[in-house]
Amino acid sequence: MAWREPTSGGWVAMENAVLAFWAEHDVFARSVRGREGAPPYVFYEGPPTANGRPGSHHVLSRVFKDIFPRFHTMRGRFVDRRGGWDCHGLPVELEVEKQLGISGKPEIEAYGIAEFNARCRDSVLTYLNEWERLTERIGMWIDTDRAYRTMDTDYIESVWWALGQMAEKGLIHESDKVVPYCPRCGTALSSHEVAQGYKDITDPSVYVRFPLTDGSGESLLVWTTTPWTLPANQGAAIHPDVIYAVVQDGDERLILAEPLVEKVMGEDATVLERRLGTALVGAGYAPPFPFVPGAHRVVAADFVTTDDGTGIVHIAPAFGEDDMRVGRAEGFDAPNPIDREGRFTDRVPLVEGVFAKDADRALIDDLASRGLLVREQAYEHSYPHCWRCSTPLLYYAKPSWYVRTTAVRDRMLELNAKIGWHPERVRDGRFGRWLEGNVDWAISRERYWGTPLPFWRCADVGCGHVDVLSSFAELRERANETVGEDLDPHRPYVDDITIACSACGGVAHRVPEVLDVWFDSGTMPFAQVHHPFDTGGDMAGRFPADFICEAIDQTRGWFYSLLAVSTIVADESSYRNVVCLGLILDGEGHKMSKSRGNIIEPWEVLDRNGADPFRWYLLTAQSPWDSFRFSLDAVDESMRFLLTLWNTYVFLVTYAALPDGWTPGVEAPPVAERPEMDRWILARLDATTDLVTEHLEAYDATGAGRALERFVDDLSNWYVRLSRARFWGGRTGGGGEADHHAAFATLHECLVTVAGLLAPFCPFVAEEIYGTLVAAHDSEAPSSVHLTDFPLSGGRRDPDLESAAASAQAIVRLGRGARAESKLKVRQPLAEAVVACPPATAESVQRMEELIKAELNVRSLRFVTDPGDLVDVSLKPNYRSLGPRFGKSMPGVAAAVAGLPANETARRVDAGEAVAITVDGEEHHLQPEDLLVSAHATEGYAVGNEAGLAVGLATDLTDDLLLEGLAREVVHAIQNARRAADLRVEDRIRLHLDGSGRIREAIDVHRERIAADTLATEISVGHGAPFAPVHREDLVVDGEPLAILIDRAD
RNA sequence: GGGCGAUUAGCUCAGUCGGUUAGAGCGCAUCUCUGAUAAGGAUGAGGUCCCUGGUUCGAAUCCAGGAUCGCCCA
Repeated sequence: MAWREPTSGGWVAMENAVLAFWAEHDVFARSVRGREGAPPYVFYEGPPTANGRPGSHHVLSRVFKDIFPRFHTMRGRFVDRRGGWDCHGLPVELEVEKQLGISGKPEIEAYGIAEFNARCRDSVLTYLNEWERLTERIGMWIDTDRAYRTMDTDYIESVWWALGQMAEKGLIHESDKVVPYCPRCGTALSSHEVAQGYKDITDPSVYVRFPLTDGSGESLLVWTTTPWTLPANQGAAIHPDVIYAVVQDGDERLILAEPLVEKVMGEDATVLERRLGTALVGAGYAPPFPFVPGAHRVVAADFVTTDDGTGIVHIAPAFGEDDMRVGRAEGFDAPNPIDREGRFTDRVPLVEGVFAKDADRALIDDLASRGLLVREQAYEHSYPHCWRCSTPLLYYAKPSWYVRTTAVRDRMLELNAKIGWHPERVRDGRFGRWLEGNVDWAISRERYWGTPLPFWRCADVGCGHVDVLSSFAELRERANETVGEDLDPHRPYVDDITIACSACGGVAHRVPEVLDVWFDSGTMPFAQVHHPFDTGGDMAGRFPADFICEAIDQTRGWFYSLLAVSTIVADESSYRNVVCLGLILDGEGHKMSKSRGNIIEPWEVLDRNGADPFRWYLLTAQSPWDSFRFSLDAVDESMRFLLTLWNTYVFLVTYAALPDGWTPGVEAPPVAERPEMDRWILARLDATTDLVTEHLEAYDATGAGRALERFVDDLSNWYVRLSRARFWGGRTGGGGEADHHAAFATLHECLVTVAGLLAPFCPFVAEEIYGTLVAAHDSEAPSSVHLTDFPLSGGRRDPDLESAAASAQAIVRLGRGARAESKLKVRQPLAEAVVACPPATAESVQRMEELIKAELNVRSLRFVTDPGDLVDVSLKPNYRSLGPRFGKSMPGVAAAVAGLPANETARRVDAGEAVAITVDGEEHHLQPEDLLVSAHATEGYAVGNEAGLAVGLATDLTDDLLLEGLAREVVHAIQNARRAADLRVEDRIRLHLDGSGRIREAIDVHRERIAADTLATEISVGHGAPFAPVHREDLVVDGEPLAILIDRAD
């Protein structure tokens, strides 16, 4: 029988062989092409930035991005999946700055934007090769040759188109807003960037006196943690409904919120007077610093709280969002004495040229010297820093470009409601709340390496009209200069192009900003296909995505930008289902970080265990949205499943390849005529196929994986173990040729189906198994499992058989426990096992009698269902059915049930009769399902029991049983000798035995059994062997001496 | 400071609608098998279901408060 040998050399070698096979036969491309014309299943790759090395967390997302497209391909969908790379952005610029040894915008501009951007272009794909290598090695199938790149000219044109669409809808605007600003990078940061840089730091917090100018001698007491904003003070805000107290403090009278008096001034503070907040409004005060003019009066504002501080808030409109809003309402100016690099300008001579936060000290000292400082306190709080360069951010007012996402907020919420979130809670939780609190999206960045904003502003100050361009064709048409076909739309080239203002005909220049990179990636559904330029507007079959998958931190990143862009542009969500993944932590639950030195490099796992074990771990170890406690040990552990499967596979091939083995295509009896064991495992196979399919349809890889694990365990530990003899060949298996073939056909089908079910999870081993079991035998069959259809169940479910087998498994387990308890090893046959159980169970499990007898090594099996000598029954109320009916009376029901005659009641339950009980003087009838009957064997038997099932073993040993036990000991010893003699499993032997009289008696009685079990063609007994042995052993068995001499039989 | 999630055996994790003996795998101990050796099997020990209070006939599960860890936000 010609069988391809299982790939040897270890798991990694096997995977490498599969990789070579895929490459040679172009399997991925064929798997996609083969479904052309079928209904598409759309997947979007959230573009990683190839500016860094891929880590284990990237393997997690790439594996999940792989399994569902593979699954749906096998389910018959056309799944064209393109890779993508996020190319623009500050990280790239920072990397280049580092390479060039320069820092900051002035140095970049001195270096030259053209050259700088060229360097960025070179740098962005530094690790592309490594990404592609890892992607291939982990078996992630995605088309990297056609990967979209956000820096490509076509891509940028689509992004311009999207911006144009938004402008047409009136959703683009420029506005002076207070934004978090990094003075080192010279740019405002988006909220998701800010989020990444919070650090706990200690700042000076000061309580400052603002003397009222009404001659009362009273002062407002104001608290702030940003003393550097005080020179720009324009007003002081109070809450109109809060009671304010006037407190004596030495010579001074201070005003602060009454609820905060004790906290700020101490318990002894003397309150002189109380006033409602509204009474303070309009009062003028002397500003803390004289440098910047302003209104300097008290205003009312709702955002003022009495949680901390003094209940009086210093207002500097240039430095806070709330401040800006109040200032606008009150007609304040928004003076900003800080320059773009974060330093004080000459408007504040005291600290001119000093970085804002570094000026705190000097400003506080100055306040103190003028007697305005009431108290200074170190204040520890979490403060945002630039996520790349760690510079503390300054909140300050500057003009930015915005997408008015607030205009589509409600629509985004509606669309979000229809997205299939995994886990579901994200929809209304993290993501939903984020959408509810949506603010306009600040899309401009004052940087260099990014998609340039296609906004041209008229140079005529009086006009100032802004034109938004939507395509390069429009640019060429309207440009005052000649724009070549080889246009690089990046800075600085695009900056040199001017157009004619559509309003006044004047010269318009491009605004200097580039685009937030999240807008780049959020536009990816359109830009990756150069929509609408190449698609002509038709996105059918490409939009929206059926599935995307990223880590949970993308809720405010890509998940948001995708939804925001497509809601405005297409009035639809760009994704239907999304799987959110958790973080990868180390084995101790700490975040993996370079500084902690606890990073596990993906290649370490891949070289040690292989990709399939890595994948299986990530896909099935736990709910993927929880954090992973990842360690090499964890992967080793999850490898067990794959090794069990591998063993089963090797078992099949080993025996099938023997001379009296089997090959696919050899006729086997129809399933209905195969032994019960075969029909059982095939029923389980069908059940498993349905379960795996359902779970994968629901994006539940973990659930699908568990079903597969349970099946492979049943296959290996029940089906194969109990059917081994049937694989041994017509001569020794004993079941005849048909039975022999049935066993092979059954196991073969199970493994082939498992290979199909497992293919999306572990594509390598699935390919190996399929290749050996199917492709190598059938030239008509697809050459790869990944080109086949996902398995369908065969309608062979058999609930009776499945539950009988489950009962049989329980009986065997209990029986073994009983043996262990009474120290009777399984080799020693026993006369009888008694199973005590309800009649229904007995009836159902009867068909498994032979199996149970063999497993327990007993000569007979008896079911006891009638309460009697061997069985005690006990009754319990079924709380699940009775609880809702009786509620509070349940304790009474339990008492009444306990009072029933157990044996008699059990009989009536078995007979399906109702039973009457009296609770609180009222009679009720209980149906059979309302009572749980459990049986326990007792009397002189070794007993194990659980959940209404009990198994007893007769422990008396007759001479007959002892002799058989001894014979099995002899077999056991011979098998060990065979191994020691290095015989192959199928080698026939000549056997000579010698030993005590007792041993000889056992051999004599069980001679044929011994011969059959040890593949002995002849057995001789006594002194002097009739052959020269290749192996001899002398040992003592059960206290009896035994000599074993073995020779090969030709 | 706010929101979300987690907390179950030594470890990693399941646990459905609230239902009465809380499970699996690993590890450990004991045993077993050897015609699956990258092996396989059985049994056992091991639990304050984070804590406190509440709802309920009944809580790992629902509610409130708290603790610890993590994430997101400010």
